[in-house]
This record gives sequence, structure tokens and C-alpha cells, in this order.
Amino acid sequence: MLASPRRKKQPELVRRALIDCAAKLALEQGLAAVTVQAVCEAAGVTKGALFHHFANKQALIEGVVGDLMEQMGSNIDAAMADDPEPRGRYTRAYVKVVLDDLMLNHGSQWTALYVSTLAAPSLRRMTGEWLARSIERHRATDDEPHLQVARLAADGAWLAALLRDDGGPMPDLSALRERLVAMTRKI
Amino acid sequence: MLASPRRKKQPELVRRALIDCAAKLALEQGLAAVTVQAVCEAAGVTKGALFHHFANKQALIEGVVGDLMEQMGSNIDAAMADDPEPRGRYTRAYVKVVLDDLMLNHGSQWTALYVSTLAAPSLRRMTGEWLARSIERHRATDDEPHLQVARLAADGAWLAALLRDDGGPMPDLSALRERLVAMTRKI
DNA sequence: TGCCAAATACCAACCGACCGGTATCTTTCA
DNA sequence: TGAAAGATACCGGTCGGTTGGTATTTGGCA
Repeated sequence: MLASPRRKKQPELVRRALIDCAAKLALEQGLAAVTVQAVCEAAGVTKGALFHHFANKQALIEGVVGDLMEQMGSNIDAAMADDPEPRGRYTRAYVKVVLDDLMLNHGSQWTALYVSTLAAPSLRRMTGEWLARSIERHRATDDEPHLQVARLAADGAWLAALLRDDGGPMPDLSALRERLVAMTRKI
Repeated sequence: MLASPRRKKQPELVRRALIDCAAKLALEQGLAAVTVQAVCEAAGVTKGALFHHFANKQALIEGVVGDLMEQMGSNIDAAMADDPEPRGRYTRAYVKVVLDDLMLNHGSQWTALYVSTLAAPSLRRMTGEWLARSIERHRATDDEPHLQVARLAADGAWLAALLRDDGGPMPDLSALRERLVAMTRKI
């Protein structure tokens, strides 16, 4: 990712910074706070730089979402690599990644952002298609109803974590994780 | 609800119209489409009227969300009234209401709006507190882990329905409903 | 019951702030 | 030196909200 360390300008880093700052703004203050100006200030560049890297604001947001999906995908792939049992492997990885993220980051740094994207119809379509492809790809091993329930519950937990970001503590997440993982093994 | 039919001005109806139009806009075109101007045009009044009924835009949106939660709550109460078994009654009602709504409205007319509210931190807090109170109220009968999983799965289904509003058809919702309801009865 | 002031309901016009986006110029690097 | 990277300055449009006024309704009193 890093270019030669001697160069002063590192456009790749600026691009990343813009995406990261947009993500941070979205999850901390809501999607409405993601203005071009705010993102530029947070990233320490001007609008000229932003519009040099992204054709328009929509492209920036899509960059954020794409980045998010990419991370999610590689996390799931990593979790799957450790699992010898083919049946339900994808579902187990999905559950683990989602719940571990919730436990580690105490409310998940991605949750709010992810949900933010659902508010805009265009981004919703983008996320939905990615998820559909992801599930379709593992249809051979993860198509049974009880596996679907496990994945849905993980999504629900993720939603619940979002809703209680100041409120009381999340009920035992590790127990829930074990319960859902166990659910993928029975029958 | 209706006042005397002869009167020309019926502020209660105008207030309702504003809330309804805001909700409609949000779910059809996303929360970003809910501008004060757009809501007023849809309701056939001017901005003066809107700001007479609501202190600011935030108050209008909160009105929409409050209305939504009220409907949800009364639907759940109605479903609970038909259930003789106390244990898991709330969870069963929750699952039924959520999934029936999804089945009936083919993607749910409320889903998109509900998720839209999650994008804004203030509304997120509002929704979260309502949900927490709702669960707390039924802690005596619905606090067991497998009931929590059922509710989370219902939430997940609701999220999944949102993501596939144009894509492929939802996998068998009525089967999922039966599965989750059955889950509330075992053990 | 009829009347009239006060409160309510609503409208038309307007405002400053800020939005996304562009045009143009300067700096930096290969 | 020429292309890429980024800065500065600016634009038209729209946003949430206000102002000042006009209808309509209501409640108290004769």
C-alpha cells in the first residue's frame, strides 16, 4: 500500500484519509453530517483535492461502502479458513465476525456506518447486492433454514448493538456467539 | 378524532397529514428527501403551517418516529392478547408482528422508514430507548436466551427484507415465522 | 343567546447559511 | 517539462427557519 517513503505527496494516503474521515463522520454524527466540506476539513485537505480523487460526493460515499464491504468479506474469508467442517462454514464465519466485532469494538465502529448506508436507497441496493452475492456463493454449504436463522440473529444483534450505544450494557455477547455457533452445528 | 365536519380548519388533520407525508417521503425516497418544503407541498400547506405545528424539523421527524412506535406497540399488544401461554408471549407477538408485516406489505412499508431513523443518532437513541423499555416491561416472561435469539432473528429478517427490495424474492417468510414461533416454545 | 376580543391556524415572502460542484491557478514529482 | 496533485475562490441552488400579516375559531360576558 505504501509507495516509496521519500515522496512528499502520497495520493493513495489522501484518498484513504478521505474515505476514513467520511466513515468516521457518518458513524459519529450521522450520514447527514457527511458534507464535502466537513470531510475535507477532517482529512486536512481542500475540496479541490477531494474532487480530484472522486468525481462527486456519491462516488466518495460509494468508496466508503465499498471499503466496508471489502473488509467484511476478507474477515469472513479468514474465519472460514480456520474451519474444517464444510457444512455451515460460511454461517459460522459470518456469526463469528459480526459478534467478535461487536465485542471488540464495544458497539462496533462499523455498525452505525453500515446502517447509515441503508437509509439511502442507492446505497441500500449496493449493500443488498453484495450480501446476496456473498450468500449465493456459499449456497452449497449454507442454505439450510437453521443456518439462515443463525445469520439473521447475528444481524439482529448487530442492530441491537447500534440501538444501545449509550444505554445499558449489551447482554452477554460471548454467550450469544456460542449459542449461534452451536446452532450451526446441530441437525 | 374527527371534529365537527362543518368547520373549515381542522388542525389535527393537518398535523397528521404532515406526519404521514413525511413518513411517505422517507420510505419512498430516503430520509434525505424529507425536506421541510417537500413535506409541505405533499401535505398541501405552506411552511408557515408546518412551523406552527412543529417547533422545528427535528420535532416533525420525532413525531413521525413516535407515531411509528405507537403503531408497533399496539400491534404487539394485540398479538399478545391472543396468546394464552405467558412464557415467551411477548417474543411470540414480536416475531409475529414483524414477520406478518413483512409478508403482507412485501418488503414492509415501515421497514425503510424505521431504518432511516437509525441513521441519525438522536432518532437512534429514541428508538433504542423505546425498544429497551418494551423488553424491560416483559422481562418476567421473556428474558431467556433462546427468546432473545428469536427476537434478534426477527430483527435480522426485517433488515434482510429491506436490502432486497428490488432483488430476488424473499426466501419463505411464513416458514421462518413458524420456525421462530416454535423456537419460543421449546425448553 | 349573541357579540367581541383573544387565541389559534395558516399564508406569502423573505433571509442567511451552507450545500455540492466548477474554474482556474500553483506546486510537486517522475 | 508535462502530467498529476492539490489550493483558492467562487457560483447557483436549496436548505431550515423567520417575519408580518390575514383568516378562523373559541371562550367569556352581557
